[in-house]
Amino acid sequence: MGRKRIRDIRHEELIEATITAVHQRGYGVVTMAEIAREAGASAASINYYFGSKEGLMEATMRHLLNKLKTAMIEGYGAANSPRDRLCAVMNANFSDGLYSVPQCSLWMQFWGSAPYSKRLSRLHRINRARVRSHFLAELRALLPADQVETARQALQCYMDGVWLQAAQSDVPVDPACARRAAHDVVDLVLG
Amino acid sequence: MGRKRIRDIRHEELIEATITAVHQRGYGVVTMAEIAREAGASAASINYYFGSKEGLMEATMRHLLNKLKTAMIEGYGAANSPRDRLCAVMNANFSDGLYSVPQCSLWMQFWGSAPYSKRLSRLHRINRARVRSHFLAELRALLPADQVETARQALQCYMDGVWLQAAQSDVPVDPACARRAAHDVVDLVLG
Amino acid sequence: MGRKRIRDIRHEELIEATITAVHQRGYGVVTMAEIAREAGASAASINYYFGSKEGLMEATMRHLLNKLKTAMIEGYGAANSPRDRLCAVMNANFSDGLYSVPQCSLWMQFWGSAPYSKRLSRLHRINRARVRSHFLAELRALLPADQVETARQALQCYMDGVWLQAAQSDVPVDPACARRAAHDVVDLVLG
Amino acid sequence: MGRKRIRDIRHEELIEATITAVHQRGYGVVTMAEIAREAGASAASINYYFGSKEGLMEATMRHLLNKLKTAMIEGYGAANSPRDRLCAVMNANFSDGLYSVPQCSLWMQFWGSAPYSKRLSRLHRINRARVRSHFLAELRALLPADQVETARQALQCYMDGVWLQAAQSDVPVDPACARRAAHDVVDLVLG
DNA sequence: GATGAATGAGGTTTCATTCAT
DNA sequence: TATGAATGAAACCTCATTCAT
Repeated sequence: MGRKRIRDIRHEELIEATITAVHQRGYGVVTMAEIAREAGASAASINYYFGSKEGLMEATMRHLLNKLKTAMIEGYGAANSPRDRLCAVMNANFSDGLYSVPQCSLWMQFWGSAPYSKRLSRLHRINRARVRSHFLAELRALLPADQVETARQALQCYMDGVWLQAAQSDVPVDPACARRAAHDVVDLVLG
Repeated sequence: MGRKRIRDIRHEELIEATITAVHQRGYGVVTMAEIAREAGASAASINYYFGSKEGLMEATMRHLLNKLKTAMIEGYGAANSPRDRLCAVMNANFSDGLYSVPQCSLWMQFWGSAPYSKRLSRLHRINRARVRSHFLAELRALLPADQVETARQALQCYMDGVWLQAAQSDVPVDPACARRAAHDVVDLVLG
Repeated sequence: MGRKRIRDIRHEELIEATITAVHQRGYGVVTMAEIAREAGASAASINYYFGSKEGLMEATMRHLLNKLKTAMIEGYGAANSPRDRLCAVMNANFSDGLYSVPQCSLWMQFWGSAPYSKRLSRLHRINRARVRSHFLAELRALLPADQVETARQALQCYMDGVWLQAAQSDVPVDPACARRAAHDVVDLVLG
Repeated sequence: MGRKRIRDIRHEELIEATITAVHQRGYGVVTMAEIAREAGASAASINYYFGSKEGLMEATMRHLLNKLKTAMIEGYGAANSPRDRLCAVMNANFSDGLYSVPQCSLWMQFWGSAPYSKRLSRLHRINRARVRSHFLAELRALLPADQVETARQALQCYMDGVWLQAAQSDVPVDPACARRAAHDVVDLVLG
């Protein structure tokens, strides 16, 4: 257990450092040395733990996706009506721990480079499919069949668009505010 | 004027090559040599014409933004009702010449790196503001005041989200289809 | 003595692993980690036992030279005529336990790097001198004085050349066959 | 023609520098920077011309093999009897321009690493086959059939062995002397 | 005795950029 | 106008080695 711990701790530390460093410098520009400095470690140790820069990036992405998945599952269970479950998905995406400029920035960077990496694009596809099926399940209970797909597109793309926008912001964003706006959009779409 | 011509021709050629090369290899990875090869020129000539790699990228972005602006103005003038003008903005974004996987991919890449470049982020801001004011102007005529901002967010973020999605696609996308879907979203949002 | 034993066992294991690993990967390319893995140990343990990579390499070479020396002494004692003793030296060099592709390969690698290491070149020189004196002693009894040196060169270089050739082989070599060929060469040279 | 020249000149310069540097520092240890310094160029320029370190090494080997081939063809044509042609092959191998400590050292290093490189081992095999067929052709005219192969092995391995020995020498070797010794060996073997 | 953890040193390679032609 | 030639800078990565446990 002690053995396992050190590896996990270092993993976590380096991933946190990666998020920070990528946000500050940009995905395509950030260097191992910068990330290492941010983590108070040596560049060599990153390779020791993750094998390569790409390995680190993939691990970081996976970490973020897990956070998102967890947040989604949590909120989903607590909601009772279809409309509330729809909002729960939105809440997860705009939760306090996830919806911040650095993280939105990171998502953008990852999405931008996903098409050039088998591994990253797979992760991206899986995540997208999960959100999609959640949306569809609830919307079917709320709208006539011929509007379901349009509404799903509207909501899912809205979420992506908001993140995309947040990534460009040079002032901090407010998760609570984003959640409220999202609920308004849900209501607007549901009519 | 003859002299001017050659410059313009080379500019255009190199920008086209940049779009292709960036789509194929990725913004953060593509090299001057690759772009030059794509254009059938030498890497040195790019510096001759654009001063630096960053200069080339900025010129390319500016070129795309102009295309978008032109398409928007065109469609806008031809529309007669607020709802049609709303759709016209959408049509511009999803027009045949703009809505393709390579170009959406390019937009994503640019957006991803915009926050790290004064020049690029300025371009990005200007474009976003233009679309925003168009949307607001029309929506004010169609919805009660307290729904206008929500609807604008829903529509504008939807557009971004659709591009973001298209950038990940590994099959060609259909502009006509995207336009139809966009109109459906407009109608859904207008209630 | 029990303590001594473990040291010796580990020494032997690591040297065997070195022979295998160097043959598979190449002397100049093989890493401590690869050797360690081959031995089922950690890279750190090699330093514990041999002090450094160079120490391990020297120990391995010494080990091989001892094997050769032993084989030579053995065969030498059992031979009765000058010609037989000449063949005995050859037999030692091409004995079953020594004349194999991996080991010839190893010799080549060592010889190649011997000039750059005081330690290795000393070992090489000693071994060469021993063979030389054996050859001279026997040839003096068999040939006129002015042919002795030429014959010695012919035989000794022949031996080296055969090893050199074996090191390049991609199929196993046959020691018995090599011994027979060597005897033929001896007879040819003796006239 | 002027264009082509510069490339060729740089090629030659860099290959000469490689021979010197590899001899001084060892094949597996020498660095691009050392070779570049020896040539009065930058390390980057080596990659510009040869693509990689491996490319440079292959080109260097090829250069040496060509030198050998040329020397052999030259001497071969001038000889009139089978015995003289035999000596001509020897003379080529021990010619003034080829038989030097640095070059013999280089050959050894190459042979040592040939088994680990498809390209190098191919070159090695081709060269060896050429020498072999030359030897066989002449020996058939001089010896009874059942001694031909033995004599060929004796002579060819002798040549390799002499080079191997020269590579270890820490004083310059004398090509004329080596040629004389080789002729003696030829006569000894021919009986 | 044995090994994960960690790193400094250093190597190859890539690349944007400059310059002479 | 156009480009081979050349390079400095810097990035990633590897690896032998050290050390605490």
